[in-house]
Amino acid sequence: MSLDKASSAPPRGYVAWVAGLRNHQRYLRLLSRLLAPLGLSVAQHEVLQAIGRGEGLTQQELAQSLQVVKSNISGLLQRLEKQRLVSREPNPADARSKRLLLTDKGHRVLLRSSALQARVVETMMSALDDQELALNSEFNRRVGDVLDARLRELGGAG
Amino acid sequence: MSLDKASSAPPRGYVAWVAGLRNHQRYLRLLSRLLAPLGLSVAQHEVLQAIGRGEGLTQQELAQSLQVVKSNISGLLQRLEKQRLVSREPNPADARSKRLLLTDKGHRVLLRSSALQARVVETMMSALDDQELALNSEFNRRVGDVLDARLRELGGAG
DNA sequence: ACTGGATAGTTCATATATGAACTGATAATA
DNA sequence: TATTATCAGTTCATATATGAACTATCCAGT
Repeated sequence: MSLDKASSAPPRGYVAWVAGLRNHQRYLRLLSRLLAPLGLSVAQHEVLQAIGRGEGLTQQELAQSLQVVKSNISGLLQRLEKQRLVSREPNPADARSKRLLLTDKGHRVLLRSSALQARVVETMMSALDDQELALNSEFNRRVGDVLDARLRELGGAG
Repeated sequence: MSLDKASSAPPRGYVAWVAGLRNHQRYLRLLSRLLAPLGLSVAQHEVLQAIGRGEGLTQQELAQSLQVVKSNISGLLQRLEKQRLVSREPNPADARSKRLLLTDKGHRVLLRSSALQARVVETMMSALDDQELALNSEFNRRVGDVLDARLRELGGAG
């Protein structure tokens, strides 16, 4: 009977959200293709970018900044160090932690990867005028607040 | 000099986009925590959901529906089959392909995981009223179109 | 019927991501 | 000071994701 469908109807906003998921997927695919000639993955670009924003930060700080676990950072940095894009220096203030720096090559590659990412974001956002962009920011902010609240309810520290 | 900053200023819409990325991350974290008691990952829920939408589909069709590569599907299905959530049956019309079905257990688990996902989406979207939701859909659609066009330029079939 | 090219699925190497268990260094306190 | 907590980073097991190489099947043109 036709009520079966109704009982599992998608919730309000579901279609919009799924469209957003798809866009995220497309963004990653596009950026990943553009970064490939630099020998960088999206994750690697994000690490370079985060280090560039605050050189000398520790791996924990980097993990928090990217919202990933530290074991993930460990592996990413090993590969980036092997490519001579990043260096891990001892922290004189605390022998447990390491200060993360970009090498000269790391700075040069980051300039190029950031320009590519900027072009992707510009392309995407060219679909919205300034007022729509402002609205979109506002929507994202409010949705983020709701998600944060729900995550904190579940014990969201981790 | 202060012009250095300007030369690497983030592009128009960058902040809004990064906020969207963060929301995506939070959504995954929240959903993944809610699905954990069912013994399901987000990827596994999405596979069950896609099969449920069109039982009897092949692995290729599933891969296209989820926009991932078929080798990924192969592994996911192996694990889901081991959990007795999915069965792969021979396709009488084509011995190369396999028809994907949910088991009874698969149907039961999907009902519960879909309800959880629906609650997450409802929670998120409760931050927007109906008009805002419609605007957001429209924004997503337009951004998606621009991304698709750009991907096609790069030979986006893959 | 035969051959060559396309298609469906698997397997392999590798990267990314998580969480748990571990090591070593630091901080807090008894 | 000795003990205990905590914290930074690594390592391991596992899941997810890609792309390339492989197998088996199917189909088109001869």
